[in-house]
Amino acid sequence: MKIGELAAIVGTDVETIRYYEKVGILPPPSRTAGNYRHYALPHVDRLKFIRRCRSLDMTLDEIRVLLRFRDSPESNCGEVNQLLDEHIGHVAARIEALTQLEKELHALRRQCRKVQRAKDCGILVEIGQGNTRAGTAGRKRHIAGTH
Amino acid sequence: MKIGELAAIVGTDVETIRYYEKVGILPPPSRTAGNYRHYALPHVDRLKFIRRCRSLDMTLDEIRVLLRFRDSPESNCGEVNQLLDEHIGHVAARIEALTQLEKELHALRRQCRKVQRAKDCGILVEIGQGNTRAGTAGRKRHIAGTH
DNA sequence: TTGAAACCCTGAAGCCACTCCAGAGTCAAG
DNA sequence: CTTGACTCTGGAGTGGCTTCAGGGTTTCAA
Repeated sequence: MKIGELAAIVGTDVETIRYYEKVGILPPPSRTAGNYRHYALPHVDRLKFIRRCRSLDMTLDEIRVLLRFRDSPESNCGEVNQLLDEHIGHVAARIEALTQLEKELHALRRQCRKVQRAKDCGILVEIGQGNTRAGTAGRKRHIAGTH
Repeated sequence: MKIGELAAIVGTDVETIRYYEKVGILPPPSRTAGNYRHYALPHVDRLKFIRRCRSLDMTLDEIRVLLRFRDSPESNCGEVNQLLDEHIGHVAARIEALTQLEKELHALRRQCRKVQRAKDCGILVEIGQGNTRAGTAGRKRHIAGTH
C-alpha cells in the first residue's frame, strides 16, 4: 500500500509517517518504480503500536525501548514493566502539579469578581506581588506545561 | 543593576532575560559605557510579573495580554478575567485527560505482573492490539504532553 | 489521448520557551 | 597587570511534529 493508505488505516498524517522514518523509529519500506514508499502489514502493526504509545503520552525514546523488546521476543520484559511504572509516575506527578496550579489559579481568579479599571483589578495586583511558591516553574522538569 | 543581579533577584537565568528582551516581552534597558544592560526597579517588577505568570503555566502570548493591561491602568479588565477563566479551563481539561490516561496506564500495567519473555508480556501484547479510544493524541490540542 | 486532479517525493523552515555554546569584550579585586 | 568573573552577540539545539516550496507520478474522466 502507499503512504496515504497507511495513514488512513492508522489514522495519522502522511508527514508523521515520513517523520518516523527519518528519526529511525519506522524502518524505510521498499519503493515502487516511481519511488513511492510501499508498505505491508508489519508496517501497519508497527505504526499502530507507535501511535498507541503516543496516545499514552510516551516519548519517542520510550517507544524506542518498547519496540526493542517487541523486536526481540525472547528477551526479558522487566525493563518494559519498569518503563511503564516510571511513565505512570510522571503522569501522576503531572496531575498533582496541575491540581496545585488549578488551586492557585482559582484563588487568583477570586481576586477580581467584576469588570473594572485594570489598576484596581485584584488579579493584576496579585500577580504583581508574587507571593507564591515557586510552583512548577523549576527548570528542567521532566513534565511539560499546560499548552 | 547588571543582568546577573537581576537574574539573582528574580530567580531566573540570564539567558532567559535576554530571550524575553529578544521576543519583546521585556523592553530593552539602557546600556552602560561598556555595553552592559542596566536595569532598574520597573524591570525587576515586570520580570517578576512575567515569571509569576510562567509559574502559573501561561504562555508568553497570554502574558503579553496581561502586560498590556498592566501597562494601561485605566482600561477595562474584563479581558483579564476572561483570559484567566480560559486558562483555568485549559488546566482543568488537561487534568481530566491525564487522569484518564493514568487509568489506561494502570490497566495496561496490570497486564504483566512478572518478568518474563517479551513475547508473552501482556503489556507489549496489549499495546500491539490497540483497542483504545483515540485518547489525547488528537492533533493540535492546546494542551501539552506529560514530558 | 490528453490533461487535470490527486497523490507522492525531498529538503528545509517553523512552532514554543527556552538552553547551551563559541568566541570575544569588560570590569573588579589582588 | 593579571586573573577570573562577568557580560556581549549570534547561532544551534531541544521534541514531535507541521507546513511549505518546488517538483515528479499516477489515475481517472472527457
